[in-house]
Amino acid sequence: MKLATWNVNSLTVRLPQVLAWLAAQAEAGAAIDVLALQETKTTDDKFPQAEIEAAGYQVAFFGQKTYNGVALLSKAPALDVVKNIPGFADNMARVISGTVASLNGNIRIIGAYFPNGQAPGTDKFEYKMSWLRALRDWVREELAVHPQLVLMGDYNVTFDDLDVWDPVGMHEQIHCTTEERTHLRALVNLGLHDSLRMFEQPPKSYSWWDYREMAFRRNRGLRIDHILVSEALKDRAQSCVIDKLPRKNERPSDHTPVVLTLAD
DNA sequence: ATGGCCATCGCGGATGGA
Repeated sequence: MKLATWNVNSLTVRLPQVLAWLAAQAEAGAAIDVLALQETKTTDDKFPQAEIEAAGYQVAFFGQKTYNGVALLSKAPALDVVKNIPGFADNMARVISGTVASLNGNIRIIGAYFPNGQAPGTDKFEYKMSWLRALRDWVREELAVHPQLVLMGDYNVTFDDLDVWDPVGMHEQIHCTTEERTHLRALVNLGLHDSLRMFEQPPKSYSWWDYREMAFRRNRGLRIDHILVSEALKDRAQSCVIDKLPRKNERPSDHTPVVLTLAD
């Protein structure tokens, strides 16, 4: 079973790349079973549902105009879909969750687009901290109900300096502050595992590169897209990789997919 | 020394991203 997350930075622009990537994955061996998308940047009435269904996927989506927007594509239907964090009032479309069946029981999937946070000391940073607290309180409850749980998406937070191309230059900068990393660590301490680090990775593995300064070619990036798995799923994880190929496309997203393979 | 890109909205240039 393969699960993936990808911040597409506009699904309107990137839909052909998403469909081509899904087809290539299937061609290469095993099809993606669940794909969480972030920054679809489209309202639900304009969401390309028919095109995605024609490609053999069910889809649940939750968007808004211009900003944010998330979706869950899945081979099997996602059940009990929930949008955003229950009890946390938010006018931004950032989270979509659903339950998918696997041969070893149901898996609760949470796809999330964490706030950017702009810079420490700003209102947006405070919003990010409130959002992270609310997410953690909710995920704690979700884990109690759904032992098999995956939390994946664009976290907009690095775990540590291994996730940063320039740790000195980015010291205590947005995505790299102690405060953000403390929140991420607290999330992990609920009983989640950073699936990428469960496996040997190439040095300087990143999931996002700035469009400017030829950052991708120079591998000046950040690892801010993560797949966290619950304790009950940990032993089923067989591999986790960052697929850099889509970042080489014409008109790429600035993020590239992260792919987790679970034993069936 | 600074900013250098891209998407959106909408038709110029501001805003947000990270």
